[in-house]
Amino acid sequence: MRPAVFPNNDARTLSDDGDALHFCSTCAFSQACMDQGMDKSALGDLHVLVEHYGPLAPGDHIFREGDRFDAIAAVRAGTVKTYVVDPDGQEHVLGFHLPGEIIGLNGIDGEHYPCNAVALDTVMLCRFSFPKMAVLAARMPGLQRQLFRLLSRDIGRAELLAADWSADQRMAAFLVGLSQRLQSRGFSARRFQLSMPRTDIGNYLRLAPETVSRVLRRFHQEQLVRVDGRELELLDADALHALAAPVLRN
Amino acid sequence: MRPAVFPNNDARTLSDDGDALHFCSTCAFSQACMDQGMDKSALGDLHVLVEHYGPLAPGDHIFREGDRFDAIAAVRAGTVKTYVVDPDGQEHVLGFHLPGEIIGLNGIDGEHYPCNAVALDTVMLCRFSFPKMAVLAARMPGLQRQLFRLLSRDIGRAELLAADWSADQRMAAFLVGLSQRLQSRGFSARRFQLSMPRTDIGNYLRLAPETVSRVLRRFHQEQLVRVDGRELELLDADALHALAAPVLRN
DNA sequence: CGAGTTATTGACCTTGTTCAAATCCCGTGG
DNA sequence: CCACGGGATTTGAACAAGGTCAATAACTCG
Repeated sequence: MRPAVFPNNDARTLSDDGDALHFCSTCAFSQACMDQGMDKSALGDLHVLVEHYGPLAPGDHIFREGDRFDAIAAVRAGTVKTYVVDPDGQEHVLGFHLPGEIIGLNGIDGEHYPCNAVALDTVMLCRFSFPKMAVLAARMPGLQRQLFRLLSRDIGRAELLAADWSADQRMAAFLVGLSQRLQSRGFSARRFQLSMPRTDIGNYLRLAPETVSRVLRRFHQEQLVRVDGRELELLDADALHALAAPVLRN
Repeated sequence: MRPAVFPNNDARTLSDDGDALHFCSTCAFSQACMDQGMDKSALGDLHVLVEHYGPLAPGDHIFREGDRFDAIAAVRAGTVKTYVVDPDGQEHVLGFHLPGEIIGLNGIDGEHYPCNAVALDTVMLCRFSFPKMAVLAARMPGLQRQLFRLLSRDIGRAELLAADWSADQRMAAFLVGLSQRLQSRGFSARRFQLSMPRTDIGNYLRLAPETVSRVLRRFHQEQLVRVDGRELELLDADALHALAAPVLRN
């Protein structure tokens, strides 16, 4: 088992070329802090505690369950999967994390990460030491607020997927959710690549991979989407939205 | 529809008898702050922003989905249910909140509460203005840390229940979880009352109420528990733990 | 007591799983 | 360039967990 990137500092990090701010323009924090009218010097404070990691190859772990928690990370590029393995050896996918999104928040409560995080494709990261960040947050109300909001948002997300929806509703919610999240980061909302295998989608949505296949096939037949392997196009966004609405609540 | 308690200040509040600290000894914050060696004066700061509410009667709402968010609350006595109602009129129970636990955290991200909160029995509350609390948290690292931890814990809880477990596993996890949470607040871990109807349990666990009945009957037959209506006794905590272990991860 | 809600029970049914097999996809090496 | 191999995906058929429906029983509270 190859070691995870975070706890061992033998990972390649990007050279500190003084261009951190540029590289990090996609980070949730920078973004949010700017939105809230934070000044340049404050942003500078934030960036001194950023470390850039990457590129990671598909299958590389960022952290593993039980690793000592001391940092969260923003995904800058690629897709990260978080998951746990239960005592029976069964894997449970907790989420997929796209550029601009934060991983590791569920580790704040406790000494150790409660799950694994692995790169699904080529991934670039910003690592934020959480203790340092907490100190900084005490001086920067905007940052504190942003952290609270990120945490709160994840609670809502998880609570909703926990409810009892049909396979169609969950699949539609998954596709629409991906589309919206990609769009908010500047990618196409209509066409995108699924960076994860069917097994992971099914595991995330609590469906057998076979069911994932069948639902996608049916969506295809009904002209809701065009699927070709991992290539996806949303053809009837309205219909998908209607299906997903109860799950996403919007 | 009767108004919720929080947004309208016509609710009965306990008289401010200078005994807030005593009343609030069960609050998560006081507890945690003391644990972290916070001094008395800091605790005083915390308590000036506490409002005591109650008693609320069963069925009284604390807040409703869409109400403007500006406070979280600690349950001091009784049980609070949080839930949403989807466009089809279907209710989804998000959680049950026991004494010492916090409600409203999922409202931090956004202007409004994303769910309803209702008293299941006679409930006493401490209300904390969140804006004021955030300001205070910036001055009190222990409080900020505690808030981060509470939020983080809720993410983990929600993520785990979202996974795909059998009816038996979920029911066992529900009972063991209740037992542990009650115990940590000084109640009996072995015998307790279910303060919610079967429909709510089922809705929370994604089971039909009939299934709740059947699983409980089977647990009874197998001598895992003794059930009599809402009266519950855990007979074989080890077996229940074994069933619940994958869900609760402990 | 009696209406109305909540809980239990049984019979049947639906959704999604499981298992097995065929097919596709894609990188490797000849 | 093309055959080969291994994983990923799809498909079909049988199966099972849990849901639905309907009826009954038990509480609750005025």
